[in-house]
Amino acid sequence: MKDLIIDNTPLSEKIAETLREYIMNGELKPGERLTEPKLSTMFGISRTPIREALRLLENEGFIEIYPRRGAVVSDITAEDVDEIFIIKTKLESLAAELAVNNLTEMDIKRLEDINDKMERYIDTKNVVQLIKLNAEFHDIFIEKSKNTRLIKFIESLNKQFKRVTAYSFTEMGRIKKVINEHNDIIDAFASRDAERVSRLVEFHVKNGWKFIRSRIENNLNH
Amino acid sequence: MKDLIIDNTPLSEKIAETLREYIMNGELKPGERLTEPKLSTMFGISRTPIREALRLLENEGFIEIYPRRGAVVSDITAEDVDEIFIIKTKLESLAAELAVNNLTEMDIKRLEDINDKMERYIDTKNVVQLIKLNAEFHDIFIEKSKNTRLIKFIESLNKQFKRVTAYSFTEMGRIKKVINEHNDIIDAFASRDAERVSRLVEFHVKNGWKFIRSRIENNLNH
DNA sequence: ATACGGTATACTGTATACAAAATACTTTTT
DNA sequence: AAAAAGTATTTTGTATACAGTATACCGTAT
Repeated sequence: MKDLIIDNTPLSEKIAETLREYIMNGELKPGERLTEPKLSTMFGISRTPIREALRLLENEGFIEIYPRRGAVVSDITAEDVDEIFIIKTKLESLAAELAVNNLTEMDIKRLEDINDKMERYIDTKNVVQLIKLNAEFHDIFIEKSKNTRLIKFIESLNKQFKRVTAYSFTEMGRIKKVINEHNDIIDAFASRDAERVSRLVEFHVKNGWKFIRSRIENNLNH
Repeated sequence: MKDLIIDNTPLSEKIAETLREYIMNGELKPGERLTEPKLSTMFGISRTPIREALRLLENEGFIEIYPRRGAVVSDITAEDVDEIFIIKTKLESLAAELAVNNLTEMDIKRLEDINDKMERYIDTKNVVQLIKLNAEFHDIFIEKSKNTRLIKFIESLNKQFKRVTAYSFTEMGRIKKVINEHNDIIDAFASRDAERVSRLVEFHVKNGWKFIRSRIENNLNH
């Protein structure tokens, strides 16, 4: 009960969170320097939590820290997107494969519900909601892989290009395909066919990759 | 030149390195508490770099930090080994697949040389040297995947159970198989057969896994 | 003897302080 | 005017200080 009222999260994490937001939505641009004194006065706190926040962000790939030189917002190039996606493809299909026997009937029902909801949202063109639902869908089987390290790796990859994945949901044609691919995946889960699940998820993620890749190629300035 | 003489690495990293060693060789045992004041006086430095070192080690999986409670050396259970290996299998085979077209003839020659060297070391039973050569072998194609994130992930996984992999090289029967599997992999690299390389590396890593798993099951106290 | 409660101690989280190094700026020289 | 050198300023890395919380210890009650 108390936990809900008293906020015990360390300052470092709160700072990391807001900086992460700033980087993701572009308020902090690639190449920009993040000096500790500036952030310190900006947030009205001491440098110690700032430093720890910067270490966190470095680990997540949002910034680069050069010893005795300071921190700089990292850039994301099309090559980075390729790097990330080729790993994501393998890890997410692995997660799905592992999840096959851990998913309850209720989990599968939830997958169906989410996908139905997405279908209904198509016409509203509510991109934010669609992105959220899609993430929910994937998170269900990733979580159910029950491999904590795998979950962390995938999370880490996803964080790194939230700034980029939004592209997937800007075109209605792609969304419809996403929903169809989701339905195939649900079907494979329902029949507990690990091999097919793995193959379909790999296919699904790769399709997202191709789509984003084609969208990005001319849009990203680096 | 100066760089070679003057050591500019931050204290935090040096501390992290020595603590990592202690954990890996068992001087610091799972469950043991790492309090900042103790480490501070132990190393004769202030708490600030100690804290940063602990964050690093947390990220590498060597310790767990509980907010307002402190740090504890993490345990490695047989389940952790499984978690790690199932990811390692996928990522290392992916790395090999990506490396196929990046490896130069000289790289392949180096792989052969290392494997020959391993063969010659079998009789000496120099386990330390064999472990090192094996790591060198794998590092060559991992590095040549040219996917920085993939390289970092694999490194991170490997670090986490250096305390465990030593098992692989305690039995001569396994070593001979390792060398044979390496030879097959080299052959596939030489013929630039990505699909075969991937399959063989997956097989190779899985075999190591099975071996270690059988060794560990009764030895690890948790 | 065991469970409970209160006090003392130790530890983490955050702030501040200082030295050494890196960067920015100014002046001088060619 | 451009390059070089020297100086001033900023910034990182590390140390120290302090407040609030968690842990450990001890006595008391059941």
